Amino acid sequence: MTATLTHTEENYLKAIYKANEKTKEAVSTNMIAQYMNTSPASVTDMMKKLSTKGLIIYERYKGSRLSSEGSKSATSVIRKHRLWETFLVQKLGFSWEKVHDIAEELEHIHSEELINRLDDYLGFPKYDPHGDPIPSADGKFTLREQIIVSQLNIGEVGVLVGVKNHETSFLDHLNKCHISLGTSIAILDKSSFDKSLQVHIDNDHQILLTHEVSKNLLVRKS
Amino acid sequence: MTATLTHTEENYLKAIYKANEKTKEAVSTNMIAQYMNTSPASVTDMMKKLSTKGLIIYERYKGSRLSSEGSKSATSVIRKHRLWETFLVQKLGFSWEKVHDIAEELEHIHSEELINRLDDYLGFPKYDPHGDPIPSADGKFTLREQIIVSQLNIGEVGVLVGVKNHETSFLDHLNKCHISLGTSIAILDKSSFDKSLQVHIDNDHQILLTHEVSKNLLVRKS
DNA sequence: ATATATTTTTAGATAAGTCTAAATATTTAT
DNA sequence: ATAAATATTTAGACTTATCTAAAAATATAT
Ligand SMILES: [Mn+2]
Ligand SMILES: [Mn+2]
Ligand SMILES: [Mn+2]
Ligand SMILES: [Mn+2]
Repeated sequence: MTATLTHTEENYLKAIYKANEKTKEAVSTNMIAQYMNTSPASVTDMMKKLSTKGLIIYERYKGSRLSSEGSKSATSVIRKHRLWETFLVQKLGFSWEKVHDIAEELEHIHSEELINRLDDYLGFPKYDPHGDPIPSADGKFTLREQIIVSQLNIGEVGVLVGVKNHETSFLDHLNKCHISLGTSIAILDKSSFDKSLQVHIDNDHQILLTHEVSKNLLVRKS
Repeated sequence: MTATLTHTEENYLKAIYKANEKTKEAVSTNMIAQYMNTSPASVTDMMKKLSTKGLIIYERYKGSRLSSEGSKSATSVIRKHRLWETFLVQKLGFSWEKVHDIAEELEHIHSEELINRLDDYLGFPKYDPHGDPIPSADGKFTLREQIIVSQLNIGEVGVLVGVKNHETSFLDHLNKCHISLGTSIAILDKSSFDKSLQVHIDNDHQILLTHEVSKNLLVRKS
């Protein structure tokens, strides 16, 4: 059991896991194709393969769900991804916008002993540099109270605990705004027209957050 | 230029590099097949491909040599392998017999920034956990005076600085003999019949080293 | 120098992962 | 309830890396 999977199989399982986090239902072929940046035809091929291997439950025209075996594999890949990102930032001094792409490669290194030693070396971190929870060796996530920053009311203050987008361009934009994990964001005004937010950053400077930006900011109300 | 190579291409280049270290001549198809654990037919296919890409100089029936471009790539992979091994031992506490296989995967992570930061993090080590020299970012190796332990005469003493075999089984054997890098080995007797060596380890205990073992031990005369 | 042995290449297949275009099923809108 | 739109699957092809078996070239030994 737990035969070694290819990078590609692992990436598909991760895609199904992430897509399912949102929809909570069986994930459509098209949605997986979008996540994987491939054609729907390729997805169908792979769904048959993963289904045969017992990693997903797949029904023609009905979509796919992870089996418990598949879920375990997906969680393990996510654990590796997030631990490596944490290593890159905390030990090697990378900035948070640089680490995702490298971790996309590192997450496929198979040794479990390696990742468990890394976890130990990092002090068993609960969250990665983007605020995403890191599953423990037995697959448990540490959840946390968090809301999208736009759910705060005028006058309320939140502390940034996570971002929902890992793209370099997005994180670079936050860097320019002097926003990082731990930054306090106070709501000064909310536009009902374009959903933009006027905010006070770290009691230091005022800026306007477009909806495009604010919908990716997760805060803890403070 | 320096297009990204596949894991397989990198492994072939490394094999040619290592084979050439011994023979110093163009490397035969069969020799590469042995190193790579594949069929000679597969090697021929790959030689054509690497030749087309300008990474090797290949002549039908005459063997292959690395081009300067190919040599650069091979050296870069070796650098990654040895730095990762050093990380695994020095930071994560792995024993030297466990790290080779994991490094075989890690050596294919492509980011140059990653490996240069890792090098810095490790303090720019010159040798890996098996005593092999680690090429610097510009591809230079730090060489050292070393001989095979059997070249010592009776009464002479050497300090182990490297091993020529990275297999877990071999290193495990050394562990059992309490031999590791830095261990002193004094020659008590040499058998001309089976080339075995009677030695004194760390002025502590006496053992017999078979030729199979001693031919893989590199020492600095002391 | 000729036969034999060895090495290397070619030919033809296979498996994984991908694609486009065509066929089919499902969903949505009238 | 039908037609139109959308989603999904199938068919057929391509690429990479591998294999075995057969053919060709080179090296070795008599
Ligand atoms: Mn990431
Ligand atoms: Mn992350
Ligand atoms: Mn090694
Ligand atoms: Mn080594």
